[in-house]
Amino acid sequence: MARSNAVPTFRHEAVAVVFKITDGELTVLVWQRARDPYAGAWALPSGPLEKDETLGACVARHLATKADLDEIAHLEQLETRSAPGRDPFQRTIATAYLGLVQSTADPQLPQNAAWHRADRLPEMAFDHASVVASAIERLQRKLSYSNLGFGLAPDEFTIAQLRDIYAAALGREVSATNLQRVLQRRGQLEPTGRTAPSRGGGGRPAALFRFTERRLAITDPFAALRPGDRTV
Amino acid sequence: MARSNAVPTFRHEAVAVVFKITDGELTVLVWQRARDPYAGAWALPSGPLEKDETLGACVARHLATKADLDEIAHLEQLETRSAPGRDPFQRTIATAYLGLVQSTADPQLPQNAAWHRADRLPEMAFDHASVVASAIERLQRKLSYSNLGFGLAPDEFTIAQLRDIYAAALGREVSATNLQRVLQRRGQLEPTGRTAPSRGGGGRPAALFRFTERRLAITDPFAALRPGDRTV
DNA sequence: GCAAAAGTGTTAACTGTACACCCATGT
DNA sequence: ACATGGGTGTACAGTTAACACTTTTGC
Repeated sequence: MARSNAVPTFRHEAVAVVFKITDGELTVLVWQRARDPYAGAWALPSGPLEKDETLGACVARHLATKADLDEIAHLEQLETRSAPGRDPFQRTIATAYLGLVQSTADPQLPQNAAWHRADRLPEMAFDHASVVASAIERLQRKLSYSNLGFGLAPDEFTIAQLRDIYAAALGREVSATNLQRVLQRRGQLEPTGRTAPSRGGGGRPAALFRFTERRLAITDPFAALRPGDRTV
Repeated sequence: MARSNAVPTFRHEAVAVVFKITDGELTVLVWQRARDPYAGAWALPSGPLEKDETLGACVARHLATKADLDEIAHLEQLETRSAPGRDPFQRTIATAYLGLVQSTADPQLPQNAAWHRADRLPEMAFDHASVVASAIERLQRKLSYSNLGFGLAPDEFTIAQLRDIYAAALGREVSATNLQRVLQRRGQLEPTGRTAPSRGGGGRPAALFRFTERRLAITDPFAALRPGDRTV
């Protein structure tokens, strides 16, 4: 008590790092800013939190209205940035989210929005460059121990297509052979029974696969120190 | 545009889930609330964010002043809760942190604070029960692929003591033999050269070990889909 | 000597990478 | 037939759990 309502309040916004595989590259949805601060620089989609709104709903709303993104395959909270100087005009606390869009989606983007390669970002506003770096790290780690690939891949795909998606997201070569075996052993993939149409030039037609689950599942929970059989 | 400054602001607080191994059990620092809402229930240490303060500094400040906890071995951000109804009196956004205190520390706690067993929490205020659940999950996963044990263990310890700490934190039996081998192979442990004093009743004196690093290091980065030698 | 606790050697299971080989199709 | 890309079999390496065994102490 004493001073009754001396508790300060803060502007709060949600920021989205939305990834999509475009032309075999990992890309991020960014907007070019028209106004100061950072006029001309690129920024992540963001928007202020409304009075009775959840942060998750705030991200989804902004992505659905400002971009045409009502088809987000996956959305999860990343982290909250609170450095006092991160917005030079007015102190704003930002909670970042990681979003994934399937490579087959092709939403209508406004003029000033674009998918930019994640490994060669342009000049970014605020602390958005480091937020993207965090998101890439999270994505790459989570691709290793979960079925998160469903968020980037199409509904149906060949192993070669999936390999290209993983290679783009992980930033390194991936063996199609071993990717298939690992993901199938973990129960992430199942064959649809159909084959992809021939692309000309011969070659055995590729079987089509799909993810067995289209929501996040941890398929490799213990990197080490796993329980084992005896120690129940 | 239009309405110039219609952006709402919010109360923001930092919440801490501080773990400590006490008497061979994983315990959490909690306070018994004196006032409504949730008078009588137990709550995590928390406090409002100040005007020019970082969230991380806010947590550290509250733990250092309200409790005697200036010796936090590790502190990291967990997640931010924004459900409008989580505080029935006044909407408050809360950012949760995970903190670790070494088992040898014994800070002076106020009357209404206590270390409570993490697996048998009392009636908790707000959404704090689920925040603790998140923190336990994070702790257990991170113990598997990083050197986070340094935050819970003493500066020097025998393998048997370390085994008990891991067993308490993971909630299952752990083999001292294999724990030592895994952590030593990963370069997390090093022998001090000394041995622990005898505890009577015979037995070979235990060698003392320490963690080679006392800050977070990911020692087992790739659960799977690891790069390999060829795919550079 | 004997019990007790610590530490080591060894084996087997599992996981993932690398690579050779076979399969199915278009030209 | 043959080239081309898809898919499978197999060997090998690395990691970890399980457990028997040895070592070092107190009594």
